Amino acid sequence: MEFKYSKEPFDRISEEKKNRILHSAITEFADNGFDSANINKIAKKADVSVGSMYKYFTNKKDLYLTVVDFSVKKLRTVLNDIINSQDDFFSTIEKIIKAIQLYSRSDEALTKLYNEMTTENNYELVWKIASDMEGITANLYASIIKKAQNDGIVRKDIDSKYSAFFLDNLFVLLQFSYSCEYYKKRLKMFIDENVFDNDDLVAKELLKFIKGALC
Amino acid sequence: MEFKYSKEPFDRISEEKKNRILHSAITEFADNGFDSANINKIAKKADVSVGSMYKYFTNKKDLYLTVVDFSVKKLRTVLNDIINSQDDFFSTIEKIIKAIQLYSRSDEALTKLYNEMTTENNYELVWKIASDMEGITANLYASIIKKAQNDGIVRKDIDSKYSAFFLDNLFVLLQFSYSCEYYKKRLKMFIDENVFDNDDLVAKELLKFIKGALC
Amino acid sequence: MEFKYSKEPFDRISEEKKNRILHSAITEFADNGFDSANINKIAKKADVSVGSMYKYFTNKKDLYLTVVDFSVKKLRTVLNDIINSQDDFFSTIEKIIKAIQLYSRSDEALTKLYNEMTTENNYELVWKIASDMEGITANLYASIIKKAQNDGIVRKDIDSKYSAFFLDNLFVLLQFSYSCEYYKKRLKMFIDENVFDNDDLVAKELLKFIKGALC
Amino acid sequence: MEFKYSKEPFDRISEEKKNRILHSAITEFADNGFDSANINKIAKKADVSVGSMYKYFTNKKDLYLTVVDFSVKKLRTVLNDIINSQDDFFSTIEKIIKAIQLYSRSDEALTKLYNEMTTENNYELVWKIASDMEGITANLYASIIKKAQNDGIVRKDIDSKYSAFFLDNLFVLLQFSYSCEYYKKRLKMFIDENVFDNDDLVAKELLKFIKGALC
DNA sequence: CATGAATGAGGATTCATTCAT
DNA sequence: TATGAATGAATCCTCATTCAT
Repeated sequence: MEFKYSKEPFDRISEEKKNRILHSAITEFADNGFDSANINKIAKKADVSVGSMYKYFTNKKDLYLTVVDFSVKKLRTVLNDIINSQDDFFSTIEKIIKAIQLYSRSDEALTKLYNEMTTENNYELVWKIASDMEGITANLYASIIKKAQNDGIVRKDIDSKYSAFFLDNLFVLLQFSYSCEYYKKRLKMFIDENVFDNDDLVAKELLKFIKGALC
Repeated sequence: MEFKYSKEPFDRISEEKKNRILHSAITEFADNGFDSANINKIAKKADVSVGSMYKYFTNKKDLYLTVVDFSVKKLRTVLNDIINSQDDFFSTIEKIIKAIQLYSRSDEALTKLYNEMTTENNYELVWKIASDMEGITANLYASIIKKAQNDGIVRKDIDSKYSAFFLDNLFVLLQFSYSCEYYKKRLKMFIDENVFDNDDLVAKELLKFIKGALC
Repeated sequence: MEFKYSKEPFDRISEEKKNRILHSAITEFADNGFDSANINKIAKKADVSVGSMYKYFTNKKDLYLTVVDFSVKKLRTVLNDIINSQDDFFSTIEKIIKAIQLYSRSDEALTKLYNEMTTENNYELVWKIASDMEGITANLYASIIKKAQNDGIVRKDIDSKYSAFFLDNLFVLLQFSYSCEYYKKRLKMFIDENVFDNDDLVAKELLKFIKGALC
Repeated sequence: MEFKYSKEPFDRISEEKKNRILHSAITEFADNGFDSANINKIAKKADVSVGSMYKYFTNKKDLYLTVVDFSVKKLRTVLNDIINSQDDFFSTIEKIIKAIQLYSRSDEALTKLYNEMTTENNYELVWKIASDMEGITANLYASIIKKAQNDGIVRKDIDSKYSAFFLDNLFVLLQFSYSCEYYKKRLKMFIDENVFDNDDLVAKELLKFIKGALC
C-alpha cells in the first residue's frame, strides 16, 4: 500500500533538502515523542523555515506520518535485501542479527522512532502505515521457516507462524537493545557493562538460542 | 532501593482514594505518554481536585514517577511470587507465560505504561526506578537457569546470562502483545485474527520454542 | 481614628499568640509584599491553623491592614515618646536620629513594611490607616519647629510646615537606609562599605546638616 | 555596565511598538508590583500578543528587568544633562528640583516603578541594574559639592559624601511626593491640599533648606 | 473554638499554525 | 515559492478561602 502524507511541493525540492528535513524530524520525534516534538525546532535544525514546513506538510501529524512511513520503509528494505540474497536458513538468520547490530548503531534514531511509535498515542494512524511492513515481515519469516522445514533444516513439529513471531520478537528486542537508552541499560544489566564491545559473542549466543529452538 | 516521589499527605488518604488516583494516572500516562498526559484530567477522572493532586505530588513528573514505581513494583511482585513457588524449571516458565497472558489482560494499562516508559523521553529518571526491577529479573532468570543446568534439565553449553536475556525478551514482547494496541495488531498479523481466543495454544508454542532453545 | 480589621475572636486570644501571628505576618508581608505573601505560610510560621487565621481575619486584606495598623501605631509610639520627653529642640532631633538607627535595626521588618506599603498596590486602604500617623507626625514636627523658632533656636525666615516635611523626608530615608536591603546598599555606595559600623558619625553628620538648614 | 534582558527580536521591532510595550509594562509593574503584574494584560494594553511578548522576553522577570533598566537609564539621563550644563552650584540644585517637579508629573509611572523596585521582593536582581545609577549619582553629587567647597560656595566643615547622601535623600522623597499616591497624600498632609498648585514655592523652600544646610 | 484537607479560579508559559511580505 | 514574526488556545501550578470533623 502506498501512503502520502506530504504535500505536492515536498516532491519538488532537492533530495538533499528532503533528507535534511526527514533526518531532523526523525531525531526530534525519536527523542521526544510526538507531542513534545517541536516543529519549530525541526525546521531550524533542517535549516528550513516553519512556513516551508507547512507548505510541505499539512500539519504536525502528517509530518510524523511521513517520517514513520520513511523509517518503516527503510527498515523493510534492509530485511528484504538480506532475505532475497538466498542464503541457507541459518546464514540468513545470522546476517539479520549482524545487520541489526550494525544498523541499530548507525541509525539509532530510526529504531527509537519505531519503539516510540508502538506507544498508544496515535497508534491507529501509525498502524495503517506499519501494518504493511509487519505483514510482510511475518510472511517472510514464516515462509523461510517453512522452506527450512522442507529442506530438513528446521524440525517439523513446530508451527511456522508462531516461530516467525517468536523469532521476530527476539529481533525486535535486539534492535531496541542496540538503539534505545532504556533497553541498552537493560542489556548491560543482564550481561555486563562491556557487552557492547563484543557483538560477535551476542550474535553467537542468540544464534545458538534460535538454533536450539528451531532444530 | 526505596523511592518516594509522593508527599506526606498522600500517605494519609484512604487506600480507596489512593487507588482512584493511581489508576486514573496510570491510564492517562499509559494512553498519552508523559507530556500529553493532562493532570487536570487525571484529577477529574479520580474525582479529586487539582489542588489536592499538588498536595500529594510536587509536580507532574513526581506523579509520573510514583505511578511508574507503583507499576514496576506490581510487575515484580507477580514474577517473584511465581519463582518463589519453587516448581521445577519448565513449570515455572509455563506459569510465567500464563501469568503474563492473564495479567496483561486485567492490567493492560500497567504494561502500556511500561512500554511507554522505555521511550527516550525522561528515560533517565525512569531508569533509576526500573533498574532495580530489571536487575532482579535478570538475576532471577539467570539463577533458575543455572539451577536447571545443574539439575540436568537445561543443557550445559549455553550461557545462563544470555539465555536469561533472550527469555525475558520473549516475555516482554509477549506482555506487549497482550496489552498494547500496536503489538496486539502485530500478533494478529503474525498468527491470525482469532489468536486471542486461544491462549493455551500460544502458551504451548512458546513453551515448545523455549524448551527447544534450552534443552 | 480607630480601625479594626480583625474579628472578635482575635481579641480573645492570648497576647503571646497575637504577637506570634502579627510578627509572622509582618515579616511575610515585608519580605514579599501584599500579593506574594502567603497566608498559609504565615499561619504555619505562627504555629496557628489556617482555619484559625480566617476566624481572626475576614481575608488577606484585613490581615494586611491589621498588620499595617499595628506597625504604624508602633512607629508613632516611638516618636511620641521622644517628643513628649520635652528636651530642647536639637536634643530631640538627635534622639530621633539615634532611635531610628536603633529601632530600624531591631525591627527591620516594620520599616520594610512601611516602604512596601507606600507602593501603589492597595494604597487607598493603607492610606486610611497611615494618614492618621502621617498627620500627627507632620503636626508634631511643625509645632516643635515653631516652638524652637519662638525660643530663638531656629531661624524665623523658614516655614515650619515645609521644614517639617523636609526633616521627615530625611528621617524616612534614614529609616529605609537602615532597614531595607536596597537602601542599605545605596547608603554603602554613597559613603562606604563600613558605614554601618559607625552610627555616631552618621548621626553627627545628619545633625550638622539639619542644624545648618534650620539655624 | 551594560545589561540586556530582552531577546534579539525585540531589537528588530519598530521604536513605536517598543515604546508601546515598555510603556504598558512600566505602568502595569508600577501599579501592581512584580508579582501582581499580569503579562497578558501588559500584552493586551500594548496591543501585542502574549506569544510575541515571549518572543521578546524570556520570561516575566526579564521583562521586568528590561523595564527597570530602561527607567533607571532615563532617570540618569535627566540628571546627567543638568549637571553637565555647568551652571554654578545652586543653579544646578534649583534646576534639579524643577526637573524633578516637571518630570515626576509627566512620567509618574517611572518614579512609581522606582519606589516599587526598592521593595525587598527581587531586590537582588534589581540592584545589579540600579547600583550603576546610584553610584554615578553619589559621585556626581559628591564632586559638585566638593567643587562648590573649593569655590567657596559651600562651607568646608561638612563631608561631601554625607552631604551628597542627604541631598539625594531629599530629592528622592521629593520625586516620590510628586509621583506616588501615598507620598502625594503625605505631602498634602504636611503642607496643604493645594500644595501641588504652587511648585515654585516648594522649590523655593527646599532650596532655602538646602542652602542653609550647606552654606 | 480549632483544625487542615480540599477546592478551583487565575496566571505564566509553550508551541502549532497562519499570513503578510 | 519562501520566510519567520505573530497569534492565542491550552496546560501546569499556586494559593486564598471554605467547611467537615
